[in-house]
Amino acid sequence: MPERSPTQDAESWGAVAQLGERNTGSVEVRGSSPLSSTPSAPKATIGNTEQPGWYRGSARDGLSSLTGTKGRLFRALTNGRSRGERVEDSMVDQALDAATAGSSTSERAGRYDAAAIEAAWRERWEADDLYRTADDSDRPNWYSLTMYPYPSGTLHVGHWYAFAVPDVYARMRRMRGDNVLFPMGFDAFGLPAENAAIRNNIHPATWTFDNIPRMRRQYDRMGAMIDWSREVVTCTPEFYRWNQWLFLRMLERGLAYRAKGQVWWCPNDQTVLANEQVIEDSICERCGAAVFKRDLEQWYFKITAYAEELLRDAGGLDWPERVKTMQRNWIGRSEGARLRFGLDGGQTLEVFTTRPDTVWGATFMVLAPEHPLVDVLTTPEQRGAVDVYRDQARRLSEIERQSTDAARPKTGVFTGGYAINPVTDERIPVWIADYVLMGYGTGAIMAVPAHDERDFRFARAFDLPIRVVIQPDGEPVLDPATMDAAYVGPGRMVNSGSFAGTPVPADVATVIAWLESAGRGQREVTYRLRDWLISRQRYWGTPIPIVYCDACGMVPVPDDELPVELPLDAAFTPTGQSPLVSHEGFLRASCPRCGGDARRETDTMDTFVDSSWYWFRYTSPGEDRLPFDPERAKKWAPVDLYCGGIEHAILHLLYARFFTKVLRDLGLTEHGEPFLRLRNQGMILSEEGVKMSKSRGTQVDPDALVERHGADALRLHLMYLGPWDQGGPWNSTGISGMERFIRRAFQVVTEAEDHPEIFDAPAADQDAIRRLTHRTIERVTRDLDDFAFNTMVAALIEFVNELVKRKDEPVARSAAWREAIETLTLLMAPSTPYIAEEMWQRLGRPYSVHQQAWPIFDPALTRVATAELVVQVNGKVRDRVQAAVDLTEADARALALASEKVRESLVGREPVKIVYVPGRLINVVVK
RNA sequence: GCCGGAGUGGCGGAAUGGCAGACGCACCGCACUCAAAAUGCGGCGGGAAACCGUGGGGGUUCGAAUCCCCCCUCCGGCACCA
Repeated sequence: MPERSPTQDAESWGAVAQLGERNTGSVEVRGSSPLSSTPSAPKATIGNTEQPGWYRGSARDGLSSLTGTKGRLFRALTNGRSRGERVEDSMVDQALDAATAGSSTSERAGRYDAAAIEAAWRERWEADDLYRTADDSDRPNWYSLTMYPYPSGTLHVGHWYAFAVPDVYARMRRMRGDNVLFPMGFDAFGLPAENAAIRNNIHPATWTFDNIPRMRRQYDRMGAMIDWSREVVTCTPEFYRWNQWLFLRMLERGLAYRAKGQVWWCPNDQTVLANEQVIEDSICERCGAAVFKRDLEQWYFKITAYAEELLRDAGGLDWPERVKTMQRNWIGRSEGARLRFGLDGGQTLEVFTTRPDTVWGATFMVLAPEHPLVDVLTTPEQRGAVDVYRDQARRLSEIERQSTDAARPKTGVFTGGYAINPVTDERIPVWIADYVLMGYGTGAIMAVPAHDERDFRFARAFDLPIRVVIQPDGEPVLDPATMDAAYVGPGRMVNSGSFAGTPVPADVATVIAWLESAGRGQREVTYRLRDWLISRQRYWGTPIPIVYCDACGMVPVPDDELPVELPLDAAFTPTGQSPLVSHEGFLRASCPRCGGDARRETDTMDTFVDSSWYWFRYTSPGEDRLPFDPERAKKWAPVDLYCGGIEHAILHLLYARFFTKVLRDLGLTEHGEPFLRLRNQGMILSEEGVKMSKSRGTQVDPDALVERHGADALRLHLMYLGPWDQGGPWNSTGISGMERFIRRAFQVVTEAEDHPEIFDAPAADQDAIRRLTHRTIERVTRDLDDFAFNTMVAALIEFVNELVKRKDEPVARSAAWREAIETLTLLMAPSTPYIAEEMWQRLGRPYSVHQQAWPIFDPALTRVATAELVVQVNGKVRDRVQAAVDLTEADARALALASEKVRESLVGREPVKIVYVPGRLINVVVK
């Protein structure tokens, strides 16, 4: 672990930041929109065709002087190569050396040189700042966001899948005329960085700032149109300062608070976790360890204050229904009433129930073992049993307590105390049982065994009275003695005083109104959602800006003393306490209020705080008075399209929605929802169909694939694997098909370049080509709008296949052909940005293809006059005929009956009905 | 247990009431090559055929992968939430 002296602190952030290639977080946005800027002079050398002495001509020419192995290598190197590129004898010799040294010659043969083309254009785009996005443009702003990654070191194909595919869509939007913001940053705080740093025995900061430039280069290689000038790195003080600022604003509003309670503890990560970070079977969402509960005082954000709004607003979002449902389930709204039961000692016991109509049937009560009134209620005779049971319940894990397993019998103990049923005035016994949870409702229930399954089983187990108060219409009268299950369906109230005969659930509201007027309770809505626990006992996160003073108590750090910097010289190995506890320089502070000795809060914030507002920061990354400039944010927020993995359906997306509502209430933004449209990609599995993992060696390395096949081919291959939202197993062979497609497209364009003369070709052929072109525009555009990338690629492939088929016909020298190949280039631009730029230049069109307008199809050209009409008899295909699409039904009928094949299958039977779908089919129905 | 999604050739998938299997991979044949690779051309659900085929069974319809009912399998979420 690197040890630094505290005096180095001031400079150390700068020093660490310089490990990265770029200064993060404070880059000024300059220049105008790339779409409106005048193209600068070409800097790349590709495509300069008139260079004496350089190889010139198509791949098949001029090879006669070279024979044997050397000749073949020459061909391999030049085949499909850009014509401006120098291929000299020395290169051939080099390649020959490489070949004889063992590398396969076949690997390079016949391939267009993706590496050279991609490198040259990447350089050119970077030099021209092609992806710089201005805030102001006469075009409409479109904010396209993809979830930022952890700077874990290297990208895997999953990152590509998540990022390259939305990039295709963003590029299409840009060509369609939008001013597209497509930013990128790094979720740089958190346990992955910290654990990796511990494993590799280097500082998390060093590790993080080493990884970021490497990953940036990988994203650039992918061809993503990222505006890096807006990059956000969350572990920089320039960023996390605003986490602290927002924390203070929330503290002022009562939305941040400190409280003691039962919290989840992960023994592996040595920190507490939020409810959302604990998954099924009490497992840590991050590391997979079994977690348990501890009593600790921690910091919370009051997300429950927005529960109703979070639930309500979800309905209006264009998000996958699945995600919305998951959020609704998580918030878990339930309507009912809070009822008050008097206790023997004069206190009141409150319960929440969704069935206030059954209160007449409440024959006992049950408290959670941790309920504060247990001590008050327990009689001396029951004290021993109650203590034993409480002790036992504490030891049980949450999963055992919540198990619905029928095999697990209900357990519980009588406290000896009694409550008064507020409607029957009966004295009913109060029990404790672990099936009642302290964390939900009031931690106490009224038990109505006749009409609640859990209460029924409890009553049977302990022989407690059961009273029927709801009777289903038209059924035999329910008898508690013979019932073998609770009745939970609709019916009429019985044994319920003046309410007898009231239909429920229809009239439950009347019952609640009466209870309210009688002062016995009131309507209430409860939520399953709990407040967000944000404290973490780990090092690599945002310090919570609080000091504790012996005289003044808890004091917030004033705004002008922010940021409270995370010291770089702390020993950060997890101990179960925040590592900052043992950092004297950090710990000691003077009280902002009285100036006396004080101690800093040493817990850090959950890193989900960073991701709860980071996208606002992209809109003004250098802002130093506020988290972001509200005026600039207004131009972009809310995000038009957000892409990311389904695993964030609850965690990140719920927190981000919560923060946005808080930011709105602080006046920093107007809209209460962060992401208008959400699309989730599926997961890319290994070839064997299991999750890719580094440890099992099932990860696929995109860099090696880019080297072999090019970034364009990898982008296509990922799109082509299947529907993007489904993901699926990786396959390593399919990428060659995409490479073939690219080469064929390139070939069609370069052959046209070799024969630039325009001839009149037969009109019918030109019409056919134009129809194909416009149909392809239609398909590609529609599929992109639908996020159907796989079928979009199929449309491009079909287009190229048809062009290749006809490239030696006269029509290949026609104006229609020229339109076809220019359109093809434009349609390929979002998917294969590199080769499309190369093709565009070969076509002699002005740089850059990415600044061109998206083609628009002419519906008149996509229509066909005649089509193949399927002729069926009783739904079975018997014949196919060419027919005009506007053929009348009578003519179609005549045509069908004239068919030899139809007559054969009719064999004397008379048609009883004819179904005619113009342009599609005709079905002759016989008996 | 409840809610949601899915099940189609050897594989990934396409078609959301109208020709099942577009497109790609793999595979097979042919051409080119001394040979291989690459490339090009052709084939590729089953069956000799009639026909049969979209997880299984039933239904609606002139017509069903697509709509309805029942069942099976897989995946995801929720689950003693009062």
